[in-house]
Amino acid sequence: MAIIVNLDVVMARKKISAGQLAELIDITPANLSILKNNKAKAIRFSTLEALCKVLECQPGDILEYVADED
Amino acid sequence: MAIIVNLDVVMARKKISAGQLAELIDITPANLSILKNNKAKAIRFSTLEALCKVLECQPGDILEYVADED
DNA sequence: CATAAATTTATCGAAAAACGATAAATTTAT
DNA sequence: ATAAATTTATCGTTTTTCGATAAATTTATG
Repeated sequence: MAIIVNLDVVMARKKISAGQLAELIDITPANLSILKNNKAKAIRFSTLEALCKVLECQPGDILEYVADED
Repeated sequence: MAIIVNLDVVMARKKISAGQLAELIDITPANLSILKNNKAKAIRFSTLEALCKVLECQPGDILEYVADED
């Protein structure tokens, strides 16, 4: 694991629930959950854009690179 | 347009060419060019990870959200 | 503690897009 | 001018998102 999705942090900052966020960025709660819990293997820029717009943040607030042993 | 790929900036900082970077992250120069020039519509975390590793940077250094009218 | 609400997990199928391979065109160096 | 590097373009394959849906699980709430 190396690219981490930190949506929880940004959501907490904005005080928004997963259900609300899913509705605002127009994806199903199921799919947002996958993204939010690091089960996704890629992300469309359209989705990242919607997240940044709604959460008023930058990609760097959501995505983090964590170096690991190898 | 809203999510911008700022690879040029990071590459300049690291003084690395597109050809070299493509080889290091193991994708074709053609595909790196697409990504680098904002022609891609998504990115795999495996690719973003490789970029961050080689360029010693964070996703936020590469991806930027630019708000526009709408 | 019971029940409702919210979230997560799991399938399935369809649509989208990455990516390799390749070649041609273009741009940039020398 | 010539070579090298980069970009653009196609095509086919593979990967992955994403919707739709339902079940399972977790988290509130009375």
